[in-house]
Amino acid sequence: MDYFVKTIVSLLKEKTSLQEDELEKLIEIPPDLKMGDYAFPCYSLSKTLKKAPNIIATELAKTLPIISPIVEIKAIGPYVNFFVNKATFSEMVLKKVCEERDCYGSGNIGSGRTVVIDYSSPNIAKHLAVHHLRSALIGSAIYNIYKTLGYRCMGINHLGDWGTQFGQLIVAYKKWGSENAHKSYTVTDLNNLYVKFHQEAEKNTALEDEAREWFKKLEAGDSEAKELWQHFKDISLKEFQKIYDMLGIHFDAFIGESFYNTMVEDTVTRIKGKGLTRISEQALIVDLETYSMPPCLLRKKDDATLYATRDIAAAEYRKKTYNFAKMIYVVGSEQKLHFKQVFKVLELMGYGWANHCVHVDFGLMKFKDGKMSTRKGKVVLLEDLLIEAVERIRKIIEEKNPSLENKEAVAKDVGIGAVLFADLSAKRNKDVVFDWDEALNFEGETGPYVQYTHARLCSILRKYGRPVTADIHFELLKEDETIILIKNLWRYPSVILKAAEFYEPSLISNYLIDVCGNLNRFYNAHRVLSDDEELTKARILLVDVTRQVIKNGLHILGMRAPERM
RNA sequence: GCGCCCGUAGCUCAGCUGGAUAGAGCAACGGUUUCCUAAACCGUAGGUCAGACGUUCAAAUCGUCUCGGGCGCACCA
Repeated sequence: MDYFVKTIVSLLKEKTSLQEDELEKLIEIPPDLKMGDYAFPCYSLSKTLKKAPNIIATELAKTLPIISPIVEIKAIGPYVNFFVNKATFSEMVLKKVCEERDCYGSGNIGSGRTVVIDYSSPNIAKHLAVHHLRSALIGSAIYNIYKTLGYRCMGINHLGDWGTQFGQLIVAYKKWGSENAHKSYTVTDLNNLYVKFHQEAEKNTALEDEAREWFKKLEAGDSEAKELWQHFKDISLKEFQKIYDMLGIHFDAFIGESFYNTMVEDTVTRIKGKGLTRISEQALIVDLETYSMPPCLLRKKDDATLYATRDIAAAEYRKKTYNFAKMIYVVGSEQKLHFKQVFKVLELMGYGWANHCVHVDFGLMKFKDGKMSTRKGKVVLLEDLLIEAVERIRKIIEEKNPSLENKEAVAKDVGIGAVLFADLSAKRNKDVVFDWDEALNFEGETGPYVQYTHARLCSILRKYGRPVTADIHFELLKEDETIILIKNLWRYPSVILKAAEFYEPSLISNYLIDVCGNLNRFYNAHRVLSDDEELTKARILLVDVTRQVIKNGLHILGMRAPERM
């Protein structure tokens, strides 16, 4: 618990009938600095005491003793407001950040516990498009958040690398692709083959049979089929990796659906063994009507297994392999029902850990006039968006800071960061309508704003050119703009915790915008470097500490923090 | 039809485990640079928090219903 809150709670405990934990929950931060640093609302006491909250507040304010670090207690309406010693407060905050540096905001609540996070998980032989961005970025940010809190994280890319479409691709490749055997194939080529297959299949239905035939061969382990499939997979992974590298996204394992192929039989047997299944319309299902859900299909009438079956097998495998304390699926909200069903089946199988599985869903990305669709080719390729973002930033650098060194690297950090920050800014719940201008708007509450603020702070520190010390006169940090900033820096660790609790990276992006606003207001109102040596030392410490918090926040979102831009 | 999500300023969104006067950014208009990066900052204007009823000392926040938009609901993933 916060040292200041702790003191206030201990005071209140003496004069009220409430318990420590109740009091702690009630303590608030007043909306205005002038009202005080902490506040205790008296509404809940008015019931038991049968007095108006205003009167209780007045009485409490009179009777509570003033002990350090509290300097004043004042009733305002129904609130008892506490003022703490600003110098003590600043000293505590700034020294803490100064000591912890890159670790400020970290914790150990997760030590010894593993979290499995399933994110990105694209389909092989198709391009990564902008609507694939969200899963990757949200998942990656959650990975960083949990890691910061001391969890061991396993980031898994659950590739869509199995299914009849690979039979189709093999047929297309053999018919129209293999003559260029020496050509190095790209995902675009594979996509074209896939499209061509569908065009031709309309005229010639025999192609579909051929494709099914090849998929069967693939399932049976036919060496030619397997070799081609592996080839397609390699091509795709190479291209995916290029984009993951651009975005700075890391996975601990690429384990596609095909991997669980051999385990699915045992999984189905186990589910059957628990007496959970029955045959309905020739399909093998788990009836979930008691839980007001449609049935979970395990096997189609042609005996093939489904997505859900493989997900159940994968969950069993992951539990066995990683013994996770929590497993997080970062998948779009259109699959909510699917995961509810899968988790329910796991629960019915008797797995206590079923409720350690969470589906972190997010809103869809679509165009103004409708959905994005790989099948119809109605997509914006992720790579194009990233390249365009970097290109535009390059122009802005040319205009605003033409003498900058490393222009190329900075343009990359800022351009890609902008796309990333934009996607992580809104609560993940919300649908996103894709618009080029909006995606590439760099003004206001954006990634570049945060990075620019960081770069300015670095610039001041460079100009100062001496080591920063925490041995300063903390009472010099006294203006409103300064205090508001320091208060916000103090909040950072609790923001990380909340972001973890709600699986919500946007809490961090919003927090950074807030801190940067505080900083820029401070920056515009007060000079850091001046003839007053003591004041300069004090403000430079604040600058350095703010720089540190912004950097930590950017890193957790997966962004770079350039020192010049 | 049933289920889930969303609806806050012209636009994009914070605020939602109830609490002090509903906040930002963009767009509009006006201002700030002999001074640490003006990718910044300040000011003006802009609101029936979709609507109704209810719970409560107190509702943008909780509940019920209505309207509007999105998604899902058996052999795709």
